[in-house]
Amino acid sequence: MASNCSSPTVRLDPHGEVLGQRFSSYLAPTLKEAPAEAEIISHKLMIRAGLIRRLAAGIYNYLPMGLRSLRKVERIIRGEMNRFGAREVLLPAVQPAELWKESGRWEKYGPELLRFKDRHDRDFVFGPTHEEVITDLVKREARSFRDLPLNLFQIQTKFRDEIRPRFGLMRGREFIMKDAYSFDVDDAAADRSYKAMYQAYQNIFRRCGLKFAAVEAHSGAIGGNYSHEFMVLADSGEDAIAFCPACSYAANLEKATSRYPLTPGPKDGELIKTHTPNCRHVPELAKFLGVPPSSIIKSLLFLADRTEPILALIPGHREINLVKLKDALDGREPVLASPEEAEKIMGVPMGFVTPVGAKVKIVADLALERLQSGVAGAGEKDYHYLNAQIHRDFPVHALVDLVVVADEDPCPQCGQPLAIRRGIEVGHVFKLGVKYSAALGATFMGSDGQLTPLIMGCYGIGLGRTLAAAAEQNHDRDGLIWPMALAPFQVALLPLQIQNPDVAQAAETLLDELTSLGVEVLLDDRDERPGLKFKDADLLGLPLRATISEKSLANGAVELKKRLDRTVTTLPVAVAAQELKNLVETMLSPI
RNA sequence: CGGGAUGUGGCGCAGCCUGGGUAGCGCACCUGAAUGGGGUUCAGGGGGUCGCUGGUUCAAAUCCAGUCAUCCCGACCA
Repeated sequence: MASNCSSPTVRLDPHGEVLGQRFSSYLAPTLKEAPAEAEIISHKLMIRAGLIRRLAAGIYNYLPMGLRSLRKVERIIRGEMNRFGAREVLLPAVQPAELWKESGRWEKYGPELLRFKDRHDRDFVFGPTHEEVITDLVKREARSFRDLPLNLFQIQTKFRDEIRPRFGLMRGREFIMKDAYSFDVDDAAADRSYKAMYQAYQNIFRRCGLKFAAVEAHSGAIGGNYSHEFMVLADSGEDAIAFCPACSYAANLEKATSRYPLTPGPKDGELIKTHTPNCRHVPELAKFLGVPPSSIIKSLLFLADRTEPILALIPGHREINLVKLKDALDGREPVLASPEEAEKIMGVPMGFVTPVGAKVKIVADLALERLQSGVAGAGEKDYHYLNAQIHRDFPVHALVDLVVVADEDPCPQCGQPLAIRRGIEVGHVFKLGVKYSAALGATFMGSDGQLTPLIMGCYGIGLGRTLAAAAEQNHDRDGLIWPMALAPFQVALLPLQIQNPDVAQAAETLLDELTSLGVEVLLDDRDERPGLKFKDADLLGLPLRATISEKSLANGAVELKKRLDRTVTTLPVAVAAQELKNLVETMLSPI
């Protein structure tokens, strides 16, 4: 690169990013205190370190420092997607409503979908996701099995008008997502596409230096029949995960299953009505009758889509899982009936509702068969049945898994106790099947001459969320501690007495050496006192800090401090650049 | 959308309720001097239609009404 002696060379990396940046001319406003709006640590630190600023609820500016890290996440993702055979495209953010009407999601997606009209009064949406657009594209352009398999991805801004955006980049309304879509000729091929993306995601999050788990997930509103979520483990996570420390089992709590313990009642015992005054709730009923809560059959009245009454039966020691119940109701929304509604429909106060002879549909948890018999409401105030037996005393319309797994329930794979932990969902892979291809008529001509719907998969990663999750997982009380792969710069270079020409010159020389080796450096060239520079360096959390001072130069040395473990070593000036370069390399390759 | 709260210089807050009358503190910012290894000190300085609109009043940051915005708790999701 050409240089001239009067102006400093601007060295760029292969991506066009500046390798050696000067703090004084960089927009990196650090804050002593976080704004009151920031609640969780990653949000506070990302604002304090000058990475992001809020513009409106759930809508953020990325400042230069934040953008550098975001670009790193982006490059890691792009690299792995390309490695696993996906092709990058860029689809429009603004989409005509027709496509959404065709897929049925114009009605289904709800108020989260940002809708607007153009000057001709035509309906448009700002894309929250791109199944419609991509399927439309592929159905036009990929007509034959010879064009398949196909996996297309993009990295682009989405908008979802979340009811409650929160936690900074964690749940924004406008956010940047990598979304990929695969198209295959049959199920086996679709499985291969799915597995490839699963592996790509493992690589991506590993390279980002995150502690994460891939967990079985519920498919949610996107639809489809099989999916995994990639969860970054963090106490502030919005999701709960059931986790087996002994084997590989991990699932979103919404999805997790278990043959949890319970105390079976007698087989073929006689149905007996017994007086249970004021025993409305499981704990008092269990105490009154001297039975374990698990042998009580809890009857909960729901209204499917607020209309059809449904009685859900679960053992008394577990909570109902509304997601599972919703699936059992074919996607209709279960709303718990109010005590007044329940009394009106069932004719008895809540707590004494009975499945025996009930005129409404009954959905029961699988465990009721293992239970053999149990205590159930008798349909009469202050009375319960003993030995109520599923099938014999009350028929059920569906027998399915309905409960929320509890801490230490046995793992469905190995039987060891499960642990429940919290996580941040940074990625999600779905096997979609033919949901969109069938709705939008996306078919291909097979080798047999038949038109068949494409088998689809879709795969998302939230970039800002990944960045926030990394911050959430890597910090201490002084600030951020970036994994080398995501750090905005790899080395913080701190000349402590910038007004001393020897110190300033030594820093310039080291900056030049480092950047010529391709190391990313932030030079704190501000005329500030050492304490302030140290504080800012800690807050920014660049993994390596090189300090040059009158003191260190007297020993011909540069002081090196690692942000993570705070270990300090000194390097002779002559070899400092190369040593730092080597360190960066080793810290980049994940262990 | 339901429940709870908050809006006062760039950031954090006090003042309001409980007497309606000059708008205050810390940090940041600017100038000067000293200082120079963990948010330095002193002196001086700039910056606010107190979210907005309307009302009550001689007089409103303060009382009343409406409205907007932001945050927290629930359903949704990358």
